[in-house]
Amino acid sequence: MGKGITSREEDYSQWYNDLVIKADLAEYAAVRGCMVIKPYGYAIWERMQAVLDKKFKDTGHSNAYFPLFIPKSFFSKEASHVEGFATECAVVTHYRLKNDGHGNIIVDEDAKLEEELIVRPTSETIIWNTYRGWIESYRDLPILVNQWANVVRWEMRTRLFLRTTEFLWQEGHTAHATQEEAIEETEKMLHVYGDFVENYLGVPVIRGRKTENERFAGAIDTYCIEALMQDGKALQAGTSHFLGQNFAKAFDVKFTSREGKLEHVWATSWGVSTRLMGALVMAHSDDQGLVLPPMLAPIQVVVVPIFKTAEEKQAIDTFIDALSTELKSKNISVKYDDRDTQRPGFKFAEWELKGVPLRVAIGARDMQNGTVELARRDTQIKETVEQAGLGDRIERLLNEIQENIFKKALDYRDSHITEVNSYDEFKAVLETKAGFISCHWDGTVETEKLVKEETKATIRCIPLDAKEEAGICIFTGKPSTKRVLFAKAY
RNA sequence: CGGGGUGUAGCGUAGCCCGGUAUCGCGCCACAUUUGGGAUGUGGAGGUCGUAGGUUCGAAUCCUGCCACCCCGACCA
Repeated sequence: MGKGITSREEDYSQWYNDLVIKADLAEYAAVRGCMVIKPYGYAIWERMQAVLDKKFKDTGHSNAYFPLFIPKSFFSKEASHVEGFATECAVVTHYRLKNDGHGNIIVDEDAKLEEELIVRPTSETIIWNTYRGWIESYRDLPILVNQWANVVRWEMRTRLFLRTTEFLWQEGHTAHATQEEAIEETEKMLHVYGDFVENYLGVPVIRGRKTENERFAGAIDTYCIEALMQDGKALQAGTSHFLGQNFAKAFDVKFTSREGKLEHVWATSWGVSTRLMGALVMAHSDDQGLVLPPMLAPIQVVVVPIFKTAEEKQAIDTFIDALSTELKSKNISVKYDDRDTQRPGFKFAEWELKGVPLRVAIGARDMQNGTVELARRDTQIKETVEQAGLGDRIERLLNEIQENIFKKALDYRDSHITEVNSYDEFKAVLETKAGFISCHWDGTVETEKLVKEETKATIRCIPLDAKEEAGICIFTGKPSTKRVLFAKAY
């Protein structure tokens, strides 16, 4: 274990990388751009999975699983979809290796596949090809299916959690009889994501819609939640797409309606990924390490005993046993770190690095006084408190920490939404302050692209709650009816 | 995929120009003293110098190919 991590001021990317590795969340694998998610990091992902999975089921969805490999021909069926993913696909061309006679293992050219298989970058095509066989009548609809899976996108540049070649996610794929119902589903799932990220990750998000330029390949409309990281860059934390009848038409999925007419099915898809882990790290952490919201922390309370003799240790053990039992009955996860191989100071630093929300330190002095020392990770404040009523106090504190972490991120986010009314102002804010910039835009792809070329900033979203307001586009001076949010993004 | 850079112990590095079998710190192991904020001392272990080839009596060092990673750009969740 190293000592501390790079300061955020020095180099944000380096700081982030150090943090992910030193906090024991993940590391790069021996495969280009892929990562190993280590047990501690995976435990957090599992917590996210558990909460999301329940939310999906509560909204009527079921889990299913579809193949990793997708025949190449499926891809070309939806024109804009292929175009969006063509440049980042891993392709399987052979199915066998052989020994070349000189001790080298080579690809057996005789085992060339007739049709190449694409390792899924997303599953719309294979799922809609399957749905064709599942749907005949309006009575078969809606289909509300979610899949937990890994996908591969061969990006040029990778970043732990934010953009790895292979990543874990869930993808929901639903089929509906009407456009209204599909749009309703798209919006419903966006709000499931928004609530989840705010209430569990403690990261405030802006719910909005993507512009045509930033839309998912194959979607009619893309809804998104956008978060702000501590370096002032935006991060797309989740998306929910209204796919219209695009995939139904591409895969010939029709149903007979109540009125006896043959119609194409309406579709949605929505997903969040291990990228959320990156959001969690970049939204809350400090130079001492990770700061985990209690709702997702694998260890919510760590107890560090401080003792010299076996008798002292014995007394502490007895006390902590009772405390652990009480906390567990409150569904609070406790780790009693009574390793005798590390000293207390080391343990303090280590658990801080790993983001444990609350630490209890207890020594012979405390046992005499009937106290313990409580240290909050979020504020770094330590206080000595009575042992009596400790369980209830911890429970209250965890809730308070969860709220405080969210509030701190919210304050930061809100103070980094800047309204501007001219292009000069726009560029100045990007340079000096970053964050979201709220301004008028003429609604054209051309303008968005020109702004991106000049400033690297893109339209993160058109907020759902944007109010109608007459204005002029900061770039072209053409009329506009509402403000959009620009930012540099990950 | 374009431009730049770097590969030496688990991590961070010196050595490379000027060729002679690898330096230092952290970490690791043992023992002792320690234990309320990342302990100290003594001793010890750990290396295909990214990889393949070439030059040479001899290569971490010189030459060539390849690979990986990092940064910037383009691409993107």
